[in-house]
Amino acid sequence: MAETPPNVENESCDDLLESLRRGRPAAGQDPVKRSQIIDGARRVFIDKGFEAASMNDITREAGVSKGTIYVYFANKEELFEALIEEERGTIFKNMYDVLDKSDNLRETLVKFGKVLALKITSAKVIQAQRTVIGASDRIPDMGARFYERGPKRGHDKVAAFLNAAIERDLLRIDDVDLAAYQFTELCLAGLFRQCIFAYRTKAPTQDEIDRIVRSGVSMFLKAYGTERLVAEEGHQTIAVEAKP
Amino acid sequence: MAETPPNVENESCDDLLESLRRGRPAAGQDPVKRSQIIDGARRVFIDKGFEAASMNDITREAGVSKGTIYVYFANKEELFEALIEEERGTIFKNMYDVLDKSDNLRETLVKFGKVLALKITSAKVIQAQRTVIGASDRIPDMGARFYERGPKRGHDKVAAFLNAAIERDLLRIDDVDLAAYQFTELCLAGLFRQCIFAYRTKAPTQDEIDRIVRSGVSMFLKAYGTERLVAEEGHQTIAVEAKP
Amino acid sequence: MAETPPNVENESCDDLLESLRRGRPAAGQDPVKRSQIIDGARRVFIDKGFEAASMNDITREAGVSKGTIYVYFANKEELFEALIEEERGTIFKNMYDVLDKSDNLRETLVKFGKVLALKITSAKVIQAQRTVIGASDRIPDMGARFYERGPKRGHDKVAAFLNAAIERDLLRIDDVDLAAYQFTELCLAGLFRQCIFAYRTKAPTQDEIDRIVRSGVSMFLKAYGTERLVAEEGHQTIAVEAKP
Amino acid sequence: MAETPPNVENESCDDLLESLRRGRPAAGQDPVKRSQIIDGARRVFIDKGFEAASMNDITREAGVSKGTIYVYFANKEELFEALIEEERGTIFKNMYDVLDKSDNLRETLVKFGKVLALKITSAKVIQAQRTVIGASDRIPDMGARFYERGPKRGHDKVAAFLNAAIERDLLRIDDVDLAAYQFTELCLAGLFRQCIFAYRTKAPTQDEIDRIVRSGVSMFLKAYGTERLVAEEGHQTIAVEAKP
DNA sequence: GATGAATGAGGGTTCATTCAT
DNA sequence: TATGAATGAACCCTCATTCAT
Repeated sequence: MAETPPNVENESCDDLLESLRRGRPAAGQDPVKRSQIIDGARRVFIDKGFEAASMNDITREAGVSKGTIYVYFANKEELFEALIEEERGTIFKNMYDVLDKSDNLRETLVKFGKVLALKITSAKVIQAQRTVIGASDRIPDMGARFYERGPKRGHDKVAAFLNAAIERDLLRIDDVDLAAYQFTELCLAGLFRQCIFAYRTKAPTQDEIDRIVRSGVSMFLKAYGTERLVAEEGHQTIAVEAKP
Repeated sequence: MAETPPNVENESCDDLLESLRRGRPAAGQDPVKRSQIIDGARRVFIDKGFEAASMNDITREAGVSKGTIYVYFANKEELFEALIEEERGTIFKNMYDVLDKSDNLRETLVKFGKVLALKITSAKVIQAQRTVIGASDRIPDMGARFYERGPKRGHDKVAAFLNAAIERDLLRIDDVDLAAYQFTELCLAGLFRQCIFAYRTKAPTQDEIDRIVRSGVSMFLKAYGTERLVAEEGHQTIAVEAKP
Repeated sequence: MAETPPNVENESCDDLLESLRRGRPAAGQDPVKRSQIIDGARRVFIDKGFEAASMNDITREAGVSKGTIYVYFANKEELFEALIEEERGTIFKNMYDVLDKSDNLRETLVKFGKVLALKITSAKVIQAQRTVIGASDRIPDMGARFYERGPKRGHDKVAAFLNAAIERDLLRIDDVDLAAYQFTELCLAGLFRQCIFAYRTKAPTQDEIDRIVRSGVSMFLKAYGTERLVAEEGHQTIAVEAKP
Repeated sequence: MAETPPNVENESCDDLLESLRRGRPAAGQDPVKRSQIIDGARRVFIDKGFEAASMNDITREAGVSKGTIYVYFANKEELFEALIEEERGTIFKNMYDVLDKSDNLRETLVKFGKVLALKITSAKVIQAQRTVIGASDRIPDMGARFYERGPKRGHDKVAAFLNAAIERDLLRIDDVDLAAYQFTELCLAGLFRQCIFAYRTKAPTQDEIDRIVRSGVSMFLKAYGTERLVAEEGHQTIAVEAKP
């Protein structure tokens, strides 16, 4: 019945060893085959969207038989959901690492903003998001789950980061939750909607993102930065300006 | 075939009278029937998305025969495009009126921001946008056209408004285009993505929007407002605060 | 009920006068409109074949409304039959005139054979025949009726002509009916099947037909010619050869 | 897709065994199922013609599902072509064997002529030819291909046979190609057109064919036979007449 | 357990025919 | 009477799913 094994990523290694040790894995339990199927599905779904993708295409792309797919996934929708689950993981993986270094505040925000904008607007990710959005009506909760475990989690990390800065008296923010949203939006100013509606057919350039993010961070810090932040940045700036 | 008569909205009334006066309207020209079809199509497309919607569903929902639909619209795509065209018109109609009144700057921005957020995040409009986004892969340019004639046009109006404020020495902005995007995004902070991914299943409340927009406008003006704006607002604030 | 008026050609003149005298003709009785419809139908049916021709095409080509066609002809098949009836008339009209001149036998046969081959293999006529043949299964008796009133009638005329020549002691034939078929076939040697199967995409040239017909007539006369014919032709030949 | 395996007839037996030996045959490769489909298609196409035949009819008649047909044949046209290919093979198979025996010339021609007339005018073959002719407009080259690989090939064999007789000084022919056509036509005198137009609803009797063919061969030999042929036949005739 | 040939409901679209105007 | 907008059955074809092998 194509049960999705919980914690696929962590278990897959063990399962692999297991399967080598004990011989053939149980039906729908071989993580290698599961990956193989999802990889094929990824190429097809991302390329064609949910409806236009055919199980035959996926069969071909994955190099497994139709029947096997149906052992691992109950139907097209479940396969798609599993894929999205994986994609979500891949997209948002490591995206927030940069927030863990307690560097200079402005530069940390800029670095993070650039990574965020770059990822979210990359062709691959936009495609995936479009597919999820388009399928949201047909597959209840799928969009919600995607958001919850992707963007929402990122949002929480940003909020935590802001709280840390507040602790250090670098920021003064009434509504941290809102501020976190504002920061994210400023980093994507105009880009997300342009990309998702295919008004932009190409991902934005590094320069463009840099310009947008720097402007957004400036605005953000002008609004929420404390005197201490200004003072610290003043030193740095002086130092930097004093260099030559 | 199935040409969209220009100014459908304005003409439909006359045409209706006309059809009562002169008898049956020409094939594919009856605005009443056209509306009937589009209304049926709206329910089905919005509910299921482009691919999953079947012409049979639409036939049933619209209460007309299959053949009739194909007299009015050459095929499924054209019907969908016509629907989206209408939706776009409805969504963005009058949205920018508030920008024409050269009121107090802050309040104008707040008023506009609230209208914008309210519209864009309304259940109906979110549904429509989801449908467009989902169909963007299959119908090249349709998403782009939607964006261009909807959000893009709004963006241009915002930019023009900002330019006017710059003229009046109320704002000082390097990159007006970017600033316009920033303003829009701040008004929607977090809302658009939450809605479009169906993480939020209900439209935000008036209060929530008010809070978000006011915060966004504050940040925007703190970043781009001139001394003159501060001075003018100071007077007002004093006046207001002096009231009681 | 779309009754085909008998003797359309002869009556049409009277009907026309009638309609001018008495005003509008009865439903389905106006021969002008009938011709108009058939003319449109001819262009469409010959061009596309029975199945591929649409009543809309015919409507457009004929310049009359759908309803009107259905007043004159009960359905597509009847319209087609009526057209074929007319075509048959046109194709075989005057084809046999040359047999009425009691000229030199050989030359009469050659002349007739050439007219016959020319007509039967002309692109237009081949198309019509193909359409009739293709529709024969769907419309019982139509092919038979076409043959009966077309080729069969011609065959009878040829047989009559041969009988006349027998009377004049120019031919000696056991089975005149068979001889008439043989003559016809010899004139079309290879052409009919090549054309009807679209192996030949162009009608044969005059020269080709001339060669085939002369050879066929020679064979025919060698088989059925009497001594008297030989004698008479000898004189002529001598006369001709003696000329220079 | 749906490639016609070469030598279907010869291989089908092996394939059948193969499929019994090795289990299920590959998709679109099972010759039994292929035959089953073509047999159903034959009944429907021959009965209704190309256009009027529906894939549903064929599905029902063949006793296979719609999808299966489309595994074996890419579309309606390809199925039809495959059928015609088979029919052509069946019709013309062995038809020319009699020409290989260098018997008495006249009797060989008579025997062959009778086989030819019998085959070409048999109900089954006439039906098939009608179907091909009717479809010739919609499927370019199909009629041509049928003619080329059927009647044309036969024509070439006849021409070759005549050339052999010329070598043996039994015939004297200027234009062998034309003579071959003449011979064929004489054997079918009147029959082909009568049958193809459904004027004759039944195939001609053996007697009728015998009469027609003998008459045609006589005419043919009277036209093209040499003195040597006459002499040889004289002996035979004397021998025969001397019998009693 | 894995396979992929077979299924058949349902897809978008066409068009002969009807009937209100 | 003549019209042509509307109908809806039927068209060819696709593809998610099943199940015999």
